[in-house]
Amino acid sequence: MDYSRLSVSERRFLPPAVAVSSVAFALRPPVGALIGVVGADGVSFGRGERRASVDRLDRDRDASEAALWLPLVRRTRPPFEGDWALPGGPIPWDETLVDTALRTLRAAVRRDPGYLEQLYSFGAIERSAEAQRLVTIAYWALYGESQLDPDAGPERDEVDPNVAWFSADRLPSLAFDHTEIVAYALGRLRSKTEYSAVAHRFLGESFTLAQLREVREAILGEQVDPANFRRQALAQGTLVETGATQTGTRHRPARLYRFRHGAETSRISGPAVVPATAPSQNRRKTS
Amino acid sequence: MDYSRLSVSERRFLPPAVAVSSVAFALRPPVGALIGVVGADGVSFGRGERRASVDRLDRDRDASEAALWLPLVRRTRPPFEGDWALPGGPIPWDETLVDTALRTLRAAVRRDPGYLEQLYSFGAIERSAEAQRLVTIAYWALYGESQLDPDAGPERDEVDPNVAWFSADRLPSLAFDHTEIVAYALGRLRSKTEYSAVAHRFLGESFTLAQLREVREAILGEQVDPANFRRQALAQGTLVETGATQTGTRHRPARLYRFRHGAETSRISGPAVVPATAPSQNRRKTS
DNA sequence: GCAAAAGTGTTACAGGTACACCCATGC
DNA sequence: GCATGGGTGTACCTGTAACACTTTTGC
Repeated sequence: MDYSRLSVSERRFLPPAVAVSSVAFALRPPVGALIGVVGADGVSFGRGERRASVDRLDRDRDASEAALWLPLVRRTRPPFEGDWALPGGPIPWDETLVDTALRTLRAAVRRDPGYLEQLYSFGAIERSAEAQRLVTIAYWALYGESQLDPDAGPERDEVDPNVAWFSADRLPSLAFDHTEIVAYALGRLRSKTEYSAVAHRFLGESFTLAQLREVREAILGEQVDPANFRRQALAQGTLVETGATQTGTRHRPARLYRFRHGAETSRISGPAVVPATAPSQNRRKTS
Repeated sequence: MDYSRLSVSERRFLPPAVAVSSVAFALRPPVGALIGVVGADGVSFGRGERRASVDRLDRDRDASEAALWLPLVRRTRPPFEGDWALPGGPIPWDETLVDTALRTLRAAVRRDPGYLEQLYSFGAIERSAEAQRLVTIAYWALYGESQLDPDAGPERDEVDPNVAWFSADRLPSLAFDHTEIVAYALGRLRSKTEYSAVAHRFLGESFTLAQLREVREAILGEQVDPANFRRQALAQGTLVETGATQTGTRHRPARLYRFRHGAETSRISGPAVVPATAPSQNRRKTS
């Protein structure tokens, strides 16, 4: 069963192989990570700087600057050798889909994500022209401050030159149909922040309502009224006041909140979690 | 690459195989099709009768009777030989995921579905204990009156004894984790009727608003106010009056509507169709 | 005429948006 | 004090639920 013995033309007719690829979003690259900048003459690189905290977000960027980042891996073998691709890999016979996603993300980012959910399965036949047919099961993930915290990651290790973080709206050309997958994941992230509570997963354990609102604004790309956001967020019943307040600001200190434990079971969203019958409309009285 | 030469223990360690399975809903079994009834001592069978039209729905059933039906296929080989399973099969190297779903559905139902959309990918490692690891990409489909019309299907052929239609809430025990897949598909169908227009796909080319409302009630399992439903349905702008009216009723004839052409591109929903940024809330004025 | 369902009108209520306004802190 | 953002109050608007009411057919 050694596929490598086969010629290209033989591999062409094999049953499809299954792989997992993940789109992992974060509001900033991890400290010390390689940062890819797409220019006119290819990709140049920098290093992720240390930042004080998330509340510097709004001051660090103007409206045009990117707010979402994601890690890519440079391919070291055909097809698409040398191109950037989403973290991922083939599924071993004894590993769950989720476990494959987590393992490959861990290999690229050196950390576990704060959230993981299946996105879609892509299986167009023209995916790779000469090689074996490939079916890709895409996942999307979030890395929050808790996960990106320098203390959490083993930052002392030397940096893998084949892993870099890119701004989500300035990506290089990607291997396979990964560009399409990223676009779909972005849409899902935006749509999910509309009706579900995911924004807090970008933040640390405790946060102010202004920070939560800024995350939402960054994802949706539009301004949100602070007063109304406050009421709506608190009305959900998923936030708990910690009692502590923010310090070091040059204005009235904001209260710190945390997400209610148990309001969400796990960091991994499975198929059982249907978008919820939620509001539903126009039900007739049970007369 | 002949898998059948391998022993069971060898197959156990192969890379996962990919298959497609589909949950296909209809409001009634096709005329002449085999109908499976789950009793205390196994499954007994009947035959689908000819019915006048969909507007008999409400009179044919009381509240407790099932409203949704789906086709199952009896497995003729291990694993789970003899058990009922969702229509589907492995993915050939040169076929799209959607095409595999359509082909296997066509083989079981003898018709093309009126709607098809990817559901979820299931890949738990304990799926089949002794055989090769299996990753299942699940689809869900709808068969409407237009598709179930006896003139549309080749009903003169002898009936396949290994295909039968079952009431969605009285299913036999299914092969693999197909019970879980059906439950998930049901949830998706309900959730999708809440925010999207899918109910009309159960009906023919033209239909009354009462029929559309009855489909919605059948799916959601609750009464809907006719007056408000009328206004909301028409306000969507997706319905067009045909000019014709219903005849043969013993009350005021209802106007017939059809779905606006172009309001939806295709019967196949791909990944590009994101649930839409839709309502979105609390956007601040661009001051 | 009577029954039954189609179709219209109208009111009450809930939730969201916009925005005025007060509060607490740093400088 | 003044600037700045945190936090509260409130009027307005929109969409929905509820239900009374009129219309049009079959019998």
